[in-house]
Amino acid sequence: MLASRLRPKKTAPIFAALGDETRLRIVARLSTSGPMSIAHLTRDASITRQAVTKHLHVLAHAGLARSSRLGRESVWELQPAPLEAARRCLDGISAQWDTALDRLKLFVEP
Amino acid sequence: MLASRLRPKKTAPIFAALGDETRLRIVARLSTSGPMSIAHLTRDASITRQAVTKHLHVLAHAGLARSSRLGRESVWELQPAPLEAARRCLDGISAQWDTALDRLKLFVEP
DNA sequence: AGAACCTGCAACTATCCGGTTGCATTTCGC
DNA sequence: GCGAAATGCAACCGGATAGTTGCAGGTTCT
Repeated sequence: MLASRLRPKKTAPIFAALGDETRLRIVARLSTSGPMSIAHLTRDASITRQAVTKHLHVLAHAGLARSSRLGRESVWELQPAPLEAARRCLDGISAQWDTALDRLKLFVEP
Repeated sequence: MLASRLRPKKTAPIFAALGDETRLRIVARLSTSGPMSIAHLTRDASITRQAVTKHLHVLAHAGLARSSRLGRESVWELQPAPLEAARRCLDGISAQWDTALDRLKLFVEP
């Protein structure tokens, strides 16, 4: 299996978006409680609303989240597709790692 | 299920380490071809050996890679544990997202 | 011994990133 | 209509980070 199937250029930005503790908390919160507004998301966070907004835009740019205006508030929801892409990437790495181990085993043992 | 089970403080650094295209390529290469030296890893890369070294240290700091000296060269290999932790995190998010969808379905439909 | 090779350490640069503050704009409730 | 609430936009700051170059030290090979 080729390493190019992992598509580093596509999946790296997804990992980068998940690679911040605050952002990962936002993703977790959106995944548990469903879509919610920026203000509600900021409610029990230790940072500013604008910081939350920036993080949401980072998630949106990675395709992980999407916003829709509802009256005066913008509701944000998770997008599952990139999450699955990231999962497939990790699965691919693990699979390759396993087959490499198998090859080593076949080479060492008779 | 609580969001804290995703352990953002622990898994975010792993995602951050995977969130760079060059680093993800290194990880993919190590997963396919097994342990190799820095020079061999730099062979067909477009960046300097020192840059590769820095990336390897970032991976090591995230627990994703490990080095062992062998003569004049240092051989680097992947560590599967953090990869599985990242996978479990993504699985947890997807699971929570699915149950949230189910709750919504139960709420909307009779 | 000497050349070629692999690595480590340090300094330096440019850029990106997380976070803040301040202000303007739209929208809801009374 | 008016105040309060929710958002958007822009500027700014400090620290991290991806990358480079240069040099010194340990290893292998002939």
